[in-house]
Amino acid sequence: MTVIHVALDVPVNRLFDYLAPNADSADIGRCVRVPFGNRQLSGIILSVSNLPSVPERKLKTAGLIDQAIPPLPQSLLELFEFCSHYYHHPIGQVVMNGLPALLRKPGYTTSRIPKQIQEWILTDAGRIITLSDIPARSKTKRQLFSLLLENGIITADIYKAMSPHSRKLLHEFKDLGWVEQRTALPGKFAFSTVPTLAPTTEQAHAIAEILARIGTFTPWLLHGITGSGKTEVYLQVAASLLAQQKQILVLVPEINLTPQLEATFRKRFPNTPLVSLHSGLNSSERLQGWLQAQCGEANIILGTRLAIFTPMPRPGLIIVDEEQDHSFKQQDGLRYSARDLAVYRARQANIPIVLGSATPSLESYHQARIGRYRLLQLHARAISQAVLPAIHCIDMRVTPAQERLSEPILDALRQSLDQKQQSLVFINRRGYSPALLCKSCRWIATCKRCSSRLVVHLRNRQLRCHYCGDQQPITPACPQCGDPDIMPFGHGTQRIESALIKQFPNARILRVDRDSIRHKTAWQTMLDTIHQGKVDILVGTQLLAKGHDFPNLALVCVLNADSSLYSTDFRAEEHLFSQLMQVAGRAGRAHIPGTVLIQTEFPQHPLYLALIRQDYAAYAQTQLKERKSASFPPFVYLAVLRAEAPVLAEALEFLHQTAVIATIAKEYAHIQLFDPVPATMTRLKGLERAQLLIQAVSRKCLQIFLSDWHQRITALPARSKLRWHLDVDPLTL
DNA sequence: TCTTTAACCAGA
DNA sequence: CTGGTTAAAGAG
Repeated sequence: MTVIHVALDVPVNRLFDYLAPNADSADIGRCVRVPFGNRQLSGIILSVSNLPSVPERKLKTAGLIDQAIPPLPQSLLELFEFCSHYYHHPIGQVVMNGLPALLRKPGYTTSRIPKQIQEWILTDAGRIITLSDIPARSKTKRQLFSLLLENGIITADIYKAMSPHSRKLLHEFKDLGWVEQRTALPGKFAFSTVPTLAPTTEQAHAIAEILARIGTFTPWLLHGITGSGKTEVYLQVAASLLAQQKQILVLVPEINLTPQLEATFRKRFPNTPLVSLHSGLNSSERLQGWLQAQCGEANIILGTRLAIFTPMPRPGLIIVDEEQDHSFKQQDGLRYSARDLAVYRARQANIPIVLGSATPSLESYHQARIGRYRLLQLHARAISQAVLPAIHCIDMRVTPAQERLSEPILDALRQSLDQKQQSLVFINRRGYSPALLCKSCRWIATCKRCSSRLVVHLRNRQLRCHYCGDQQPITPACPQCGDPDIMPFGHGTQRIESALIKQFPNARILRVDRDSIRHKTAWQTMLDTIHQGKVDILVGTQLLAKGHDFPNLALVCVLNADSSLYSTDFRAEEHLFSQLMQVAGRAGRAHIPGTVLIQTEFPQHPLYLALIRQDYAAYAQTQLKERKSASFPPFVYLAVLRAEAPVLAEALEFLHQTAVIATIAKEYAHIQLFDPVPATMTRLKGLERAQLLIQAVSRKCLQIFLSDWHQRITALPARSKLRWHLDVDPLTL
């Protein structure tokens, strides 16, 4: 009797056994279709044996085993198992979370996988065409073709990000014989790279160091200030491994960053098959890319956190760019950290991993200081003429301001305008104003379902909750006292935008935040507008801070940095420092000296003093000292048990009960449990939430305790309307 | 999670 | 007795 043990997408942490007379160990890692209850599911075979774990009569017979797709490699299955244990998440859901959605659909086989046209290549005939052959008024057409001329190739996600019409335009080019479609990528490729500028001494050193330890598990922390050319290090190390036909995995924090990085890699390695994987792809594109990685056709895999689960037969290098970014941690379902899993995978595959950042997470920096990671530093900007921006604080206790804009900032903006240079006004708050206030009775508009204030959006005269997305029209009068004198209170991007328009009526001002780039192609269009120099003043949120080069940007103004200075979250300061370093790094990248002005009420705060000196190391050291004395990560290990229920008391009561059963769990003596407390945002989407913090001196203690405790909590009688989850290594408390 | 089944209650 | 809602149990 042959029994297969199958991982299924159900929230129970166990495998399900099926009879499969023809299966053998070669089927481990294959996709199988099985009956489950009265429905059909597809799952992954994790093992094959002749010992069912339930009485034989309960066994059903498995359906078709998909032979068309090669089985998942053992290493990936191990990663899934590790994930399930470490994050205390059902194995089946871990496995299914890591696979493209189409593979989860029952009965889906490669025979039905659409052979999608992915790439368009410039033909010899196209190469002799110049932009002047295209009418000037066909803007997108020109844009598209100039990209083709530059790179010789254009891929689906790049042209799709550009304009919805680009597909049609590419077909026009094809009819003219300028481009060809490429359906499948070649299995073997002739490696080549285009000539590059010589690396700086520091870059060369970093590259040599990494290359010297290729083929062994070596975690590198590449600490390079903004503009120091970390990407060049990635590229040159990658070049060496690609030449050996190895696969490279590159993780970036956000989808927005993939097109730019993809273009960079394409340009450097024109013949190397590359796929990008992120949640912005449709399901067949995602499957296509995943399959190319899994069968070894794609040699560069570039993506967001989900790409960490991509099977690779010949892994050679993993790169995690902006490793400190919180986006690498999934905030729901399987709460994994792609950065941490990347280190696991590198160890497993015995290959180097490069964690890159201008402001490394304190966790990684600490690892480097104690010698577990190797530290590489880039202190100088890669373009020799480029100097670091000068950073100044403006003391808002003594400086007058109108509409949150102080005189020095208005002066600097004016000057920048005169010199025809771009400026960036950074305010990390969307909307017109973060609150609506009644002047006579002090009533403030709050969300019905969340403990949050409603944000005023003047454009469509709406009040919006930024936590649950709920919208309602602005009330004409105070609902509490009837006074019509209700006022927007505080400043968001939209309000600053209108204030700037008033101040600088002739300036071209562009607002960039999640509201303004809601439409699919808006982001790319805005980037182009900025690059073409058609913008004088940019107003925006952190979207603008991340990883984009604005060559003509000379001035950065930060308006409301203080808000997270004295936060209850012990990571808020680290986050602010990193964010300000990033946004400051936007100024003066190429040949223009940059200026950064920060409005603050606390100009003497150590964070700003360190920021002015742009001294990450010193700041990190003092932060680490504080973390150590306060017993915070990276010196202790944390987990959070969160519960949500219609009323707070129920959630708290549940957590109290789990605390009681914790005392009989294994390793309890080495664990510290804190009192259950209401969550920072207590009400969210109509539910009230509480949490319980667990602290341990070692990962091992924490894990032993959590496994035991988690089981006990699961065994507790279920309560209706109460949901709970464990978050291991949480980033926000 | 999804689905089935049992349990409960109101109303006729 | 019926219809409807709700809670608990089980899935191989």
